[in-house]
Amino acid sequence: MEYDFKTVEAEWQLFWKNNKTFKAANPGEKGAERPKYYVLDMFPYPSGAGLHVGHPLGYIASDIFSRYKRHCGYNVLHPMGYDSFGLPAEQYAIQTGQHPAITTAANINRYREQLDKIGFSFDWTREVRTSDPKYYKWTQWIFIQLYNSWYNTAANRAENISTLIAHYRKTNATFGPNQLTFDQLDEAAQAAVLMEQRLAYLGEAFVNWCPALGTVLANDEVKDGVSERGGHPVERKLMKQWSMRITAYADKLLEGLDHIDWPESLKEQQRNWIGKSVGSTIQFKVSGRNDVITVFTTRPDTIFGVSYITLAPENPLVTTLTTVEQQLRVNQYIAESKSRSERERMADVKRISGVFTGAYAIHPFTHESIPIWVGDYVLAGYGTGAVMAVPAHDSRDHAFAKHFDLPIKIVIQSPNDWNYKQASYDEKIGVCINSDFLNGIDVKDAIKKAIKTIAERNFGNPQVNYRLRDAVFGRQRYWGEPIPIYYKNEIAHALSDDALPLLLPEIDKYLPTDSGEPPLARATNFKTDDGHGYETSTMPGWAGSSWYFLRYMDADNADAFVSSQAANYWGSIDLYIGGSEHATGHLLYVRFWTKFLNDIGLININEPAQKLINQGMIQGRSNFVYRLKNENTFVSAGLKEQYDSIAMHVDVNLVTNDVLDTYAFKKWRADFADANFIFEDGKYICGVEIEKMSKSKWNVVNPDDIIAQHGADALRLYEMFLGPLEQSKPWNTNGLSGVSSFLRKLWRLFHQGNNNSFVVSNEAANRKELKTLHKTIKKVTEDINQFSFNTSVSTFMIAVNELTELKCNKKEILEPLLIILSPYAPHIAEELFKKLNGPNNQGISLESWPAHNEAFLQEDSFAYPISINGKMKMNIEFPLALDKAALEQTILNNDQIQTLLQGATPKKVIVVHGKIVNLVL
RNA sequence: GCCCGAGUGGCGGAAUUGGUAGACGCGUCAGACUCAAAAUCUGAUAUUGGCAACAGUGUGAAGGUUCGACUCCUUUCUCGGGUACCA
Repeated sequence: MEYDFKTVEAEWQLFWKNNKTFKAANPGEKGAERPKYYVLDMFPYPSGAGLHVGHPLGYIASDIFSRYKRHCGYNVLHPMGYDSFGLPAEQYAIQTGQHPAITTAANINRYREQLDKIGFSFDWTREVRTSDPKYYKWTQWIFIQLYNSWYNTAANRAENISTLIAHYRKTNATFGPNQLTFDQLDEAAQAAVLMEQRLAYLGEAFVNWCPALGTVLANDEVKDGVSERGGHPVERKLMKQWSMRITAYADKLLEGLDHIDWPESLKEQQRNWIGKSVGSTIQFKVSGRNDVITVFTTRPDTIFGVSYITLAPENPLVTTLTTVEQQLRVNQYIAESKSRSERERMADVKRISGVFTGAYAIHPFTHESIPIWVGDYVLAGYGTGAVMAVPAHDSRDHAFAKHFDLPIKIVIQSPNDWNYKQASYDEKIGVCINSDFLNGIDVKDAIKKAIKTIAERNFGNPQVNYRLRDAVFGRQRYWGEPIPIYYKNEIAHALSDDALPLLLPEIDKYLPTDSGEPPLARATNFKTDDGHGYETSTMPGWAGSSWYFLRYMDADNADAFVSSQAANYWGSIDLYIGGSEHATGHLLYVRFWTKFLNDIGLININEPAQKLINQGMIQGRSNFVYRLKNENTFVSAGLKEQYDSIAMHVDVNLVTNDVLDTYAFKKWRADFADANFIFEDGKYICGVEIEKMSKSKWNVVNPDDIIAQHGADALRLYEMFLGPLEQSKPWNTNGLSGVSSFLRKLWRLFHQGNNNSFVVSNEAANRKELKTLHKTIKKVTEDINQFSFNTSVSTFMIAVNELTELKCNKKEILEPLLIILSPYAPHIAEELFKKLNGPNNQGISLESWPAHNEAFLQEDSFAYPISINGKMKMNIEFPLALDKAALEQTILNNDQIQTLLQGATPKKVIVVHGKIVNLVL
């Protein structure tokens, strides 16, 4: 009987479902006394295209690990859900009028079907969908907590806004030009004052406005000046928008990275994104005026190298300072840089432009006069919009100074030869020179000393700047969580808890109103009972995903987003697997919300995930056919140079091992029905290219097809076998036959004799068989713990090959082998295990991971390659030596070696792993 | 420009972390079974020279450390990812 994977897989999947095998126990339930382990995948957005073979890669890895941890006796939480709010469903709705909820539900059903076939051990009782009102009620609730909080920098944590009011009263803080106390302000003014401190706030800011999508986007949703989704141009626009004060958490987000086990490259990305710079402000008085220019610098050690000051064109001081003579040129320059869009300015960074204002500043230490320039390389939005230029030690200042022939003063002695005429020396290495009180001091110490001295002499203050900006939170879209805010006399108010969820209203069209308001403004009755209008923008895609890992812990709780009991039990995610493309998006926001929820005492963890692994992307492997120009004839890849041909994508499903199924090809499209072929070696060979997997490239491989042909276990094993988990790699169905035949060989180990009936032996295993088993257990256990799932698949193959050779069908060997195989290929492992243990067996139990025994791994004897001075000479058989000294003696006493040495005494005998030996003469 | 990561057979990739490079799989070649094909099984497969035993070369390139280097150090090239007038 051959392995009938279709029946076996269906049976076991049904068994797991009916028995709720993978249900995780919450505190108080049976099983919760075991240690907990939380394995999470980044949940998918259910797109209309369904899963392709690249999507399950991370899910398979996390499933293997979850199953392994269960065998090790852990209470494993391994849930799955859907990030089901988002743009594609809305775009589809705009085109077809179909409600996004309907398409989303259909897509989810399809995803679920596909996922189920792979045999994952998800606890589906905890499924979440971000677009479900029962879920987004709590997303809205958390928003209100953020709205009602401010960041108390003194306490270094978020607190309720009431403590801010108390603080204002206690300190008699005054506001506005009339110096009114908080209680003297009217309601609107009080609201405005508080709004400036709330963690979720409505504020005016430059935002990324995408006219094509009709919405604003967060910084991480914009790449190279175009929207990440759709690639539409994005412009900077001043708008009133709901935002998240993530900048308040900049330091905590940075510091937390040191305590979590995430890929170094990803942590580095987050560090760069946060972009902390420590430095100082320095004030320069303007010669002959009362104005003061404040600059920000990270290199106060180079203060004596300042040869001019540059202001951003947008800096308001520019117009005040400019002298009458320079007025015309400066105004012209400002107008010019205004007309250049952000994108143009980014695109030609190399162009140096600027103009002298005619004014001079006074150096605080030397009292020298230094010219003040305007240049668009200085950004208005960062620091103070003004820089002190040190051309000798900053490359941009250097380029500017050379272009306009400004003086270059060297104030740091470089340890290597450096020619200031060619380049600036901006490394923070060396010793200060020509720098008064900093002379002779190492740069790193000089920075500290300069900051201190500047502060002492009141020339400026120590300051820390961040590149990180607050995250724009409102979206002018329909398919997202409504922001739970209403307006009364144009003052924003949060909804009360019992008014949640604020349901998404039904509207006639999923488009902005004619007056350009967001789609929600189309709903006629979208207001409170007493007639106050709700906020019409919705939340961004990352809102629901910023806390979903907590909801899984207590998915059905109607009274809280998560009970503290469940939150404390499950803690943080022990293993989180997902793509690195979320580095500066989801993975930053989820850390932000976690830290916030921790601050206000709702959870007791301050990082969402202890360990994170980025699975690599699976690329498509496209196949090409070559059509002769103006003919319906196709030439095989090897001969294409001899003809004038055009390459075109061909459906990879018509191709096996790069050989085209010409019959299927003719049926593929009507115009190919009478195609002719020029063969090589009687075959039509297709060209190959690695590209992104996409429908238009005809290189999408559907997991359903693989499963139908080879089974789920083969798919699981092969996805792992393809290469290291973290690495990006092309999908290539060609190699799949290898794992497929491995499964058949495994099955055959149990099914022997002429009629292929199930036969296993209860005989005791011999040493050779035990050695195979124990080395397999050892290697697979090590591999799982290091997440190198690819090599364990090889290990299984070796084991089965060896056992086949030994004709071993002994239960003593096969049973533990099935247990360690079961995380990888659960269906076949469970089926064979059950056959091994009789019809009443319930499958492989928990707490059943075998341990290897080192004693079986040792050799009786080794053939040692003996080399002399590194040159390999001969193989000599030795008995097993237990200690190094004895082995050395045995080697030296060996006759063959003595002959080889011809009486010489070696200086050194080198023994490694009791195996490799080298004699040094 | 800057910051990460990676370069190993025809291909995907191993290598106990400094110890016989190329495990395992694909592909290819040969053989067995078959009227034949598929499937399956067996063997070969880095490269050069040789009928052969064997010898030389070989982990992007060039040096270095070491008895011994894919692994460590220096220089350099190529590819992938991130990021950018952030002072």
